[in-house]
Amino acid sequence: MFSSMGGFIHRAPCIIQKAAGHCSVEQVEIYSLEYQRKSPEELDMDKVTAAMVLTSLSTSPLVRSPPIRPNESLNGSWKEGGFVPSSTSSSGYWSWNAPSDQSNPSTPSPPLSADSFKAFRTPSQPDDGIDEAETSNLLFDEPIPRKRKNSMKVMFKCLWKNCGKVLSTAAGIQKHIRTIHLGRVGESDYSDGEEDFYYTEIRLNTDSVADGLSSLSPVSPSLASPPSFPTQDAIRPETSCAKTETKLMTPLSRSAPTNLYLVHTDHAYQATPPVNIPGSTKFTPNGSSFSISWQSPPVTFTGIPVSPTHNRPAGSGEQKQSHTVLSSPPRVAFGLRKPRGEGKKCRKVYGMENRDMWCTACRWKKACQRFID
DNA sequence: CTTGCCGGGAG
DNA sequence: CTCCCGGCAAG
Repeated sequence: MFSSMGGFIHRAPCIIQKAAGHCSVEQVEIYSLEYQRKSPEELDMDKVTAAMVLTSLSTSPLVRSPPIRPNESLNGSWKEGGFVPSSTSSSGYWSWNAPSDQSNPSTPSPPLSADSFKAFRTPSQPDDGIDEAETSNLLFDEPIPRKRKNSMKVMFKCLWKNCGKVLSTAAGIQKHIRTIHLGRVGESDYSDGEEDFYYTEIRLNTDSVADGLSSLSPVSPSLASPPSFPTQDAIRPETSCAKTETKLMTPLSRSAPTNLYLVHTDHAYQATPPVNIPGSTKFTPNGSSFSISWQSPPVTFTGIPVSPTHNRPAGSGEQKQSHTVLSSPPRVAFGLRKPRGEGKKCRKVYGMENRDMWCTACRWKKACQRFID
């Protein structure tokens, strides 16, 4: 299985680079993730499907997703198989695995919608259990149609700069891109999937791609105790891309909503590794550390490829790093919460009806200042 | 259930 | 900063 995938997996980082500026890293990652699951026969179809979804997403206006702006979403941090919504739906709990090349996730990306996530499955492919589907539904808090009917006409538009050619078939547009833009005349049948990123799907009917995004909701990178996260340096695109299905559950996994840590920054951010949870065990079950980082200039995401570069200048993009995010998990668990006071409190003394006689702290539901223990 | 109060939002 | 409140945890 993996041997047949190997080729793609190894190429994945290249594609990511090539598609930079056009397609978000995580999309590509997911894209590649999906590859691992498919049998070789399905790959071609899925490749096209996935690419269409990716491009659709990238060109669509972002319909409501206030909490996370494109460049706020977790960017470029998951590697194939890393993005695993667990079945503990209530917690919005994610597992990750080794990100690949984090050094330059310079592309802002639209948040992943549940729809898009699901879209990577072939429509005919039955959900292998409610887990994932239900999870994403719950996670994204929106009733998501299980399937999208395709009664509409679909065209494919080349996104190459100054091109804009529109064809009616994906194969056609791929061939167009391959031959015209990628200059692969001789190897016309060979496709590594790169061209998929340079065209977009156009629906000529009511149902627009926007509806796919309409379900965009706080896909909060709810870092509910992310199990492991290789350091930026620790992960080189080495060969061990495999075995990613390990759902790492830390002892910290809890399902309380207080465990949703929304990473929220305006710019680049970097969450640095030694995430020490006060009063709890280290965060890194397998020894690796946790780190997210990205830097992304405020690029408007138009979906127009900014003249795809095949060789990304190494180390391009200054490593902006602002504040360390990753809020710490609840410390309550270990008695850091002040033990409740024993003495009488304003509330008790004066009662609810005399609330105005309470000390301000009590009125504000803070620790009483009048009857301190 | 009630109570104390933390964490965080609004202004 | 003040003021308020949701919600958690202890009792």
